[in-house]
Amino acid sequence: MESDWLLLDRQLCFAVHAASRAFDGAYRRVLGGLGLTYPQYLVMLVLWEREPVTVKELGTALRLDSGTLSPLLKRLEAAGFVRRERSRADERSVLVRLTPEGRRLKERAADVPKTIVGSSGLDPRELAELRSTLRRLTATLDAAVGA
Amino acid sequence: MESDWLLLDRQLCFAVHAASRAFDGAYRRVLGGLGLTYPQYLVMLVLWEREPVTVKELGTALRLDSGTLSPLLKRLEAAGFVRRERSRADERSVLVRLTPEGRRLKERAADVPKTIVGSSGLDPRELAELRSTLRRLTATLDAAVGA
DNA sequence: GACAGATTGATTGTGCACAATTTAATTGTG
DNA sequence: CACAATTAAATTGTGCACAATCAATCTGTC
Repeated sequence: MESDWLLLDRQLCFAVHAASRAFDGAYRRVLGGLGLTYPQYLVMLVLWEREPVTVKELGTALRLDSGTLSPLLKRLEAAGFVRRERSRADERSVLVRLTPEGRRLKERAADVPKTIVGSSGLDPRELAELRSTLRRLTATLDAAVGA
Repeated sequence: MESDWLLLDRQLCFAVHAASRAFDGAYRRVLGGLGLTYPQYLVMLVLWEREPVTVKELGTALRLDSGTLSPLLKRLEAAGFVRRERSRADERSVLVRLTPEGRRLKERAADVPKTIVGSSGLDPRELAELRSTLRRLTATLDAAVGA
């Protein structure tokens, strides 16, 4: 029946949109004390794992373009957490590095994951399943759009 | 082990964020021809179901505040899809109604759900399960934040 | 009827997201 | 070597999201 699709779509797009913003809100609350926004935290997570990275690599890892990353990185730099410099090997690229302050922030953010997972109300199995479904959804949607 | 949480959080917050934006992107592409953005489409879905609604009711249904809805509704009004007027019964409230043009748009948007569900790559059972998990996640996160 | 407190929307300021364009640097090809 | 095509960032413009604040209206209580 056609109306099933309509109803499911209506409910699903509400659900995805609302869940994303609820997630943002939960991180916003936890990260506020660190002086980070949620997207800034995502960038820091990448940098805490490997460094330096180019803006391009950050964009690939986070599925974000330079229009989003450029001003965001400037704010992180203004906050003293990262440094940006042109790559000497390829002058087109900009390398992003942590400052000592940015490295120290990792310790202060250590219990963020536990807090968030805890307030999600889902058990590890559900979280893993959700993650897997969302990944598949993202990949398929991106492929359909031709990204 | 602590690092499991860290890893899961890292992967999950990437996944939720990316999935939300991939979803937005898929709708953006489909809705572009109708002159609607994704959040504007969410508002129209509510109006196509019942009308008139107050800004407050829209906010409750979509989990959005007036800071988001006020300018969005002005754009929908400028596009000729809705009309806004102060409620005579309660002068604090603003009633939002469809214009004939807004009602006609419903027909033109009829195959949007099918298109999106189709390009999601998930079967109806998975979609229903995802929707249910996301709802629970949203409710729990909101409760934890005190919304 | 008057006034304190609550409710509804609008506004302001900051930040994220993306499309489209621009600039600079690199690479490939003749 | 020269030059077209490609690539990496930045910029511009539009729109969404939310916190904080404000103005107008309404409600309950005295």
